[in-house]
Amino acid sequence: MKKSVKIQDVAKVAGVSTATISRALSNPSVVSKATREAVLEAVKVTGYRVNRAARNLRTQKSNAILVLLPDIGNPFFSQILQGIQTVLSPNGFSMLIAETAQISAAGEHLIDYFNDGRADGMIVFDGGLDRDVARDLIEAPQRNQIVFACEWLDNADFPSVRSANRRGAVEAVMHLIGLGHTRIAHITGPKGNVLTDARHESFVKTLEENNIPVRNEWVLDGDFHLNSGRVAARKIMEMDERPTAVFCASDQIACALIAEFSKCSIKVPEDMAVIGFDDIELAEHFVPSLTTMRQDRLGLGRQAAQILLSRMMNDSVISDSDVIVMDVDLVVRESTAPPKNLLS
Amino acid sequence: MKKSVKIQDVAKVAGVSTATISRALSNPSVVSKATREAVLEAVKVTGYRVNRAARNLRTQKSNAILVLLPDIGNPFFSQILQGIQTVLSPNGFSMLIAETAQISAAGEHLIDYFNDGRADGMIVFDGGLDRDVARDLIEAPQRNQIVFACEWLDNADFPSVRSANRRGAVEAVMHLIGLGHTRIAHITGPKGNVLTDARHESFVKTLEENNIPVRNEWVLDGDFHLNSGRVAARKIMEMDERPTAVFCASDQIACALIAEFSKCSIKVPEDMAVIGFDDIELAEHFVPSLTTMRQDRLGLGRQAAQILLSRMMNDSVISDSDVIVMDVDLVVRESTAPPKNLLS
DNA sequence: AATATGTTTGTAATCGATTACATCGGTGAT
DNA sequence: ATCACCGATGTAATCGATTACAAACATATT
Repeated sequence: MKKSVKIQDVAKVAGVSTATISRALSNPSVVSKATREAVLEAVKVTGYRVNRAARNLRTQKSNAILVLLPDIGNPFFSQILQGIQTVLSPNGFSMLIAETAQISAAGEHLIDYFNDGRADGMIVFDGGLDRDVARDLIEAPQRNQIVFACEWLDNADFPSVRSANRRGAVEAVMHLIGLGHTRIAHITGPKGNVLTDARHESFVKTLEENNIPVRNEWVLDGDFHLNSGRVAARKIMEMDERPTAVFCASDQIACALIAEFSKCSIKVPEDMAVIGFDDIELAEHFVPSLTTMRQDRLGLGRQAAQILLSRMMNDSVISDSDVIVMDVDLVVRESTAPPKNLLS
Repeated sequence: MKKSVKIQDVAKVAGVSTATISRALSNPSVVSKATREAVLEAVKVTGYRVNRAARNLRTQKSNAILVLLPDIGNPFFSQILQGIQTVLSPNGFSMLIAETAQISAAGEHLIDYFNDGRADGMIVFDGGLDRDVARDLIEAPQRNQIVFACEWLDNADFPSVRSANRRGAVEAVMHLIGLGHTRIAHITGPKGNVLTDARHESFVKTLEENNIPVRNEWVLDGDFHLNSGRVAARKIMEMDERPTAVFCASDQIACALIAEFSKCSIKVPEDMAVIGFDDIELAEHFVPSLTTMRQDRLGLGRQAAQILLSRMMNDSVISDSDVIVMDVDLVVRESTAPPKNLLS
């Protein structure tokens, strides 16, 4: 039940002052070789570890990064978090996770995390922040210790990392068109979401550019989640005139859509081509395996963390805000094929 | 660019001492109604928020819980994290996330998080901790601020929350036997994992109890992940004598297994019944939808957090360690059916 | 009236590091 | 010999809260 070792104890053992201990550990070059070694020895003997709470208070830093998610339960974020972690951990930062809704429910303000001393950086995955929460961030002195990822704020120029949503959507639709489809439906993400808009707009634009009329009844509301795919599938099956291909705003939607179709023996891809977005791990192992636009989630998380850290290092530079757009790749698998009429 | 408000400033505004401010906020009952209101007013006027770093140092608490995962990237944990969060957040705790491998890679010790002042509680999802890491925990003075979840340490009696793995495995196998299967294979989890052992042993036991010989070549190594399901499927397809049913240690294994089977037109469930474990969200939307053992991941996370918090409250009570075993439910869907020979 | 008791508040120590400033010895220039 | 300068180290202030202890006052008890 030995009580914890403090810097005082180490100082006593090494026969120097606490200041020297601190310097030897955090800024080794300023102490002489002899004392440095003596200190390191004393640290080893005593088993000393710096108390972060004390350091945090004195240095006004926490060495923690807050990751703000719209929905912790969404497995889409798992790999992204992993990417973030692989960058933060070697740099000595801890990862704090919170959910937008929980924070406001607890009566907290996002920006408190900074003033609090709980976090000294933030990666935000929620582009749908309340107007005043967003304003708080924009006006915060810690403005350049914030990075947006996946989603972004439309009216603010925070640095951000995102996938090439527009290009991805164009490619996805072009893939369907290239196969010969002209009757193409789209299941969107949740209303008001920046990703939803980007993908939807690109869908419309691409059809128009290819002189394919956009039929509004073939644009169905979704929310990225499984169930919205099932619902959409039912609506499509009730239609008198059905599309021959569907571009889904997420793989989850696509999977549920296919599952529901297959219950009513609408075969994918023969009767209906389906393309998703994300390339979740399961996409490759779905039946049929899913054609989709791959987002590099691990890389995206890594990038976000890296930008954040580098911005935090040279904090003088309120540089021109970087927007990194990550490539997305079309992964062609079994769920897409030419429409039937072309095959005959 | 106003600098942050300190307790001193509030004291000045309210016309009382800092001690009174502190008391009015953290222990309102000891100050008079009049001053309490004055303080609250002053807090509102100044926009004061306590500085956590300072509080943490003084109180030797962090109000943060470390969640230790074996693999952040595994989507299996998403909902569990959400469950944890829904309990922690309303109780004023932050959630810190780390990965076992990262911590040792960074040269840190798990137990430092306590001594550091970084966390004052821990939920550990890794039952495969290194021998000395485990010993550190067992011998730690913070012994009763640790809860294990999902997995557990075999040789220590930490409180823990887990699913009924043995009962679940028995039920799963019984379901197959009940359908008439006697040629049953098992794809295991990773070697040395407590869950792997629990499920495997129950598999063997259940077969024996039903006088079905256990064939070792039908027990295939997996690791809970998708790819191991694919690999297992290939091995099974190469067999001269194939099983008619497979019990998979995870839904991911089951999905990949089915996908690979279907490529070689082995039909599930007609040619091969497959049952998984977990009931991941996609299980219901797989083709065919997956029969599986449901684990209540949200509830499991919630329980773990709740036990931890209640233990941390009355820290005097180094109570008899609770082991909470959460029910698992058989969810029968399309991927299981009687073997062919019985149908004829 | 004197004393005990309880309530409310203030003063100052405290948590454990970091770091501004002071000190000291040594080196080289004048 | 004197001075300036530099590197290494020590002393003590500091970060911003919480809280032990003391003080002041009110109320109840004898």
